[in-house]
Amino acid sequence: MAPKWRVLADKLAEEIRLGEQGKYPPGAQLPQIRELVEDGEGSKSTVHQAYKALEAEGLVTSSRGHGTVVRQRVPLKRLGVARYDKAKWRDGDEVAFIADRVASGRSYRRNEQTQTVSRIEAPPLVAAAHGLPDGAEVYARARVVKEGDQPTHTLTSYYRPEHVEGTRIVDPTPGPAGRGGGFKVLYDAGYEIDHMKEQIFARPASSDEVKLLQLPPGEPVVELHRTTYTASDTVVEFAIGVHAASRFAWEYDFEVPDSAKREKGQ
Amino acid sequence: MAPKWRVLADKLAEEIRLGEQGKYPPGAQLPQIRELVEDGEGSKSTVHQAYKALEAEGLVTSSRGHGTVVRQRVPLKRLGVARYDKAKWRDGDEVAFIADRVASGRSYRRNEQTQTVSRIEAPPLVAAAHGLPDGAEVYARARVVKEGDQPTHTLTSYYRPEHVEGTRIVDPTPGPAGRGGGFKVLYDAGYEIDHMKEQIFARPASSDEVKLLQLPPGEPVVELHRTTYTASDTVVEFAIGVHAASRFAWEYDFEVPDSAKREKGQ
DNA sequence: TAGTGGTCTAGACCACTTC
DNA sequence: AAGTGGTCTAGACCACTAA
Repeated sequence: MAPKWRVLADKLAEEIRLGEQGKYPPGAQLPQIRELVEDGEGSKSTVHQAYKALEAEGLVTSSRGHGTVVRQRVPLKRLGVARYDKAKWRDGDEVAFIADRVASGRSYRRNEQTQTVSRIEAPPLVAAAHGLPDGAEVYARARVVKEGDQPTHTLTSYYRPEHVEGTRIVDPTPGPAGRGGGFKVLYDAGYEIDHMKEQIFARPASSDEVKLLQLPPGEPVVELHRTTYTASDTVVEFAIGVHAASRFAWEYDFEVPDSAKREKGQ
Repeated sequence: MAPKWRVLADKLAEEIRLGEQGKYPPGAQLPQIRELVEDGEGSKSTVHQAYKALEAEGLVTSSRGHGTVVRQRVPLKRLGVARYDKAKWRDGDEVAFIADRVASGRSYRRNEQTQTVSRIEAPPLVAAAHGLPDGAEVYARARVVKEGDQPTHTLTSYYRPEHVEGTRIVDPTPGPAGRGGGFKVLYDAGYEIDHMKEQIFARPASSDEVKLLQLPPGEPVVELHRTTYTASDTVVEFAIGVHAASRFAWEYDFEVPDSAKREKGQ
């Protein structure tokens, strides 16, 4: 026998998932807690627990004074490898992430990215990615990227000092590292990026991340580890991104490998 | 002022995150709820709420009779595109996912995959991927993949009837579609797969998925949409996977695109 | 049988929003 | 001031595990 709050939550969830045809389309208000208490669905705590479950499943958001409302399904922003197109940042002056936003028809505003740069001892993961010994120092360039007032993700890039010392990439001025962004700076310094590895996984958000990214309770995050190489396989950037899961999808095209044929790498 | 349960949860979370050096290394038991009640951390419900928060953040698991225990961090299984290597399923008789498991040193057992095949009206997403009109019929081949007793993910493949009618891929016998798996069957039928598109995003698990995949409360899922093409860009398979987030990471290597040079596609 | 977490109640009170 | 969800308490009772 499922608990009472589960039964109630499932009943409401089913109606919510019907969408526009259902009793609770996106934007609709769920009954107030005290209402369902009077309907005999249980005590206030029990109904509250059901509402918390729906919130954790990403179906509703609750707020004091407003009530409990069915969440709108916003389309996921698709991130393809085209966002790294050299033509954008090498020949023009666009930063990769901004070019991406322009392409998707959203308005561009300045200061949607805050940045702090510091020289630190490399965390183990970072040292490993760069092939550095434990305790080596790196530059960390941490950004919080916002869309309007809403933070969407953090992105922290780690560089080896000998690659970036003296460039404007380590100038702690806010903003997207000047014209062209970080890849342009590396390019001008003689390190042209050539290929990348991206690793992706999801996990629950920590309470710090819930605060920083203003996540709805229960929303997971996607962590992205990006390693960027020159043509000679030198790692010039290792970056860690933490993304609000409900806002992004990643897209990759590739050929089916065939190790019997030794024509191409992969 | 943060609520009392948040303060308590953060205090415990901090000690858990210290890992082996902390008060609660992986596998350790947290104090019992009634103990913390006596220590003045609040009423039973309050302490319970803090424990639920830690569970939702993926730090602990609670069970009746056992207590509340710090979760072990299992290494993520890395999924690279090499798992689709033609040599494995075309020349040998391995199924992609099994070859992958052998490579990572885990034992292979039969019947780790249950399968149901049915002919259904294509859901909108599936119809779109195959370029079919609304209401067209497709074969759906749904599997639940387990590792030992633990389900790890579901994978549902959708095929166009004219591609698979009469093949053993639509034979509703349990097991991985016979020697070589689904791609081998398509290959034998004259549809050699050539390239793929994968789309990935994360979301909270539904209550059905929590049951089916035996997920710890609060654990998100990663949804994978895979479209498989022949060399002539015919879609021969569209598949949707739902994965327990804590078990997998995806890995992609690619070249930085350059739309100024028109040498290669991507 | 004893010990664990989980559910549920009834009610007081708090925090935030709207009027 | 009125109305919303959120927190907290005290206590009863349930469900599962282990000895």
